Amino acid sequence: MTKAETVTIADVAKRAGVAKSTVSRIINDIPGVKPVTRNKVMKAIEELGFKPNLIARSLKTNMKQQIALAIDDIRNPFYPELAWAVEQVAKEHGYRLVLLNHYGNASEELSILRRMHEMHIDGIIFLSISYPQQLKQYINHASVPVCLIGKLGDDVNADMVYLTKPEGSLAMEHLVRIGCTNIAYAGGPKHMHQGTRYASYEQGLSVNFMPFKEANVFIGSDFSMQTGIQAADYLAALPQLPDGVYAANDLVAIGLIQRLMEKGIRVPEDVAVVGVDDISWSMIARPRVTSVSNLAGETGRIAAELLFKRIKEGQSTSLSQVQLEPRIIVRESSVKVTMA
Amino acid sequence: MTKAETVTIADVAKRAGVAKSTVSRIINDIPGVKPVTRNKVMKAIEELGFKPNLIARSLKTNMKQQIALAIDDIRNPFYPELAWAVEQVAKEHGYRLVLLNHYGNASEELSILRRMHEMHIDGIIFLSISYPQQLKQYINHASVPVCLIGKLGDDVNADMVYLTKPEGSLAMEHLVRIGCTNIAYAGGPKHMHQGTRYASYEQGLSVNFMPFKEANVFIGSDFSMQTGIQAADYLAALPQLPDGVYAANDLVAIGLIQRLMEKGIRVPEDVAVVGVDDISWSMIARPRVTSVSNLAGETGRIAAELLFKRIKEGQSTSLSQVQLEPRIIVRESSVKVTMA
DNA sequence: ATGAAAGCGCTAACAG
DNA sequence: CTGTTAGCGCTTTCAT
Repeated sequence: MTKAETVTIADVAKRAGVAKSTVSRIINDIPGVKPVTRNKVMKAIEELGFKPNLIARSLKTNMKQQIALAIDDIRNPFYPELAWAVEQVAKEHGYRLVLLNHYGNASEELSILRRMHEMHIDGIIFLSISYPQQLKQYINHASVPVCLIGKLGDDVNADMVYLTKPEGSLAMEHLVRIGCTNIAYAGGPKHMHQGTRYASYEQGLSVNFMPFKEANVFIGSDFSMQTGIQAADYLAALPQLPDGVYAANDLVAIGLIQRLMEKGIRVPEDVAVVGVDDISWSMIARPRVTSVSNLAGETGRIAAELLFKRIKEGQSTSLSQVQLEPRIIVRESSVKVTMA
Repeated sequence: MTKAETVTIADVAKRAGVAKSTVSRIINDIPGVKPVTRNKVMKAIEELGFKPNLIARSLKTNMKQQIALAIDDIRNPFYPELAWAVEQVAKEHGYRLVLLNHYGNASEELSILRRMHEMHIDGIIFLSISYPQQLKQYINHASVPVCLIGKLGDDVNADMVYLTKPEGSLAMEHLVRIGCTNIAYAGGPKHMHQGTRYASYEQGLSVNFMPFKEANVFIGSDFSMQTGIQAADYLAALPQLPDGVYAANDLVAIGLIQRLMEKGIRVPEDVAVVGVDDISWSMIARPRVTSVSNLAGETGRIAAELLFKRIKEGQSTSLSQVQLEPRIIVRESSVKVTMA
């Protein structure tokens, strides 16, 4: 790293024998500069090794060329795909991506929203896990446009992209269709994921006139493989083993399946298992895991595009809500035959 | 998003009946301000809803409170752990993380280094895949401190963190120790990963007085599962099936194993397989994959700490090179018995 | 087509 | 302890 003696547009101007404003025009490709002056200046820029200071420019233009993506934890295998898609779109717009992990922690989530103004960003894509009370209010007071991933009512000043229906409803539907009659649930705290992962369970049962049994519900402390393992231990010890399990996500499903099999319980023969997220692991694990895809890459791409539209157009255009259709990918963990 | 009418420290100063500098002192927690004035100012800040403009501050202080992490592709399962660790350390220092994907593409890599100055960053953690010719030169001319992940000679003006020895050497060592005598290689282009992944193969053979056979080498177009699958097809068609495969990374190993088993070839009984990276998938796949860990989280944490040290101390302290000891995690893909 | 000058919002000497 | 005064490096009227 060479401590470049910060050459400014003033230095360039002097060297080229022109005014600062002329240099500015040239580095910003503003038309109406005589070729001969342009050449003089270009030469000076070259000789001095001038690099525009974008901070100074930002101060003037109030554009920061950065957006942020706030998620709970990039290590959750669902996010790299999302983050990648967002970075792609950002790059196309000449923007950079700031990555923020909030751990699904309510106070961290709000803290990000509260401190947004100090983040050098022109907009933010926000994915909430804990959906704190004050979320709407904070978003409505945000200093830059917000694009939400996930649904949050119509009285929020943010574009949104979310799924047409809870992923869980597809999972339950599938389990019923393949003939399960005693379906269990395994996941993290009920209120997480805005409560929808769990809610789909109760709803799925009632829609199909199946009785709800408290014993068939396992609630772990998070949505990790570890929770799946604990769920397997719990469910296996039940007087009556369920014949299907709706796992709140694929990590839980994978842990669950693994432990069930260690215990000699066959998947899907004895118990069919369906997860949510369709992370790549699901097709690597054995048996491959049936899962509901929430379209991570697609979601990221669309969210980023909505955000840039908003950044460009400001409040002038009305808010968008883009809905994506979740899909179930049927694999070995829920059917007897082997599938691709 | 409320279009706050940008209230500045001048507004606050006027409202509180003090000078701008006093306001500045207060928002920067500079001691030596009478409590009563502080209160007046705090009140004004509150009433006006003043938020400091960090861009303006940056222009003055030349500190941007951001670092960047440049990697090839966040979707490679090795990186989320790394990125997460880096973001943790950054957050501890009150910094944000800019994520840059360069796709292991030489020109993209150089482009990042060249355009660093416009990224609002105080430093960058750089991981090269393609190691272009001009890399050193670009790094030495960088406008902010660079911390390299991976080794790149002593004449580079950058702190570095890298492994004490190529991961591949451990992989080869292990295969030999468990009795393999006809070892194959499967990976992406030889020159990638600075050529070390492949080099370890030839070296491992020669160290153990094993003949090199061109036929035992499969070079795919990248380091994906797809390459592993192609490698399996290729190796299975060989007149003599190898009894061990050193895969350049876990994705290749997983694809390879999966396809071998589809073909009725048993792993590890017929062919033992070892991968590199120890991504979490390796313990989820069946059989679980033996892998050499390159300590992603540890690497990220240390790189970030070196970078912050450098940002704080400038050129004053000498360059550091931290070496980490890779470890092999033996799992089912290379031993007959089941292991945890 | 180019120059002069006035800031963007903040920090940091230097006075007082 | 607080106020005054210069800028940081750039963009952008407004003149010329």
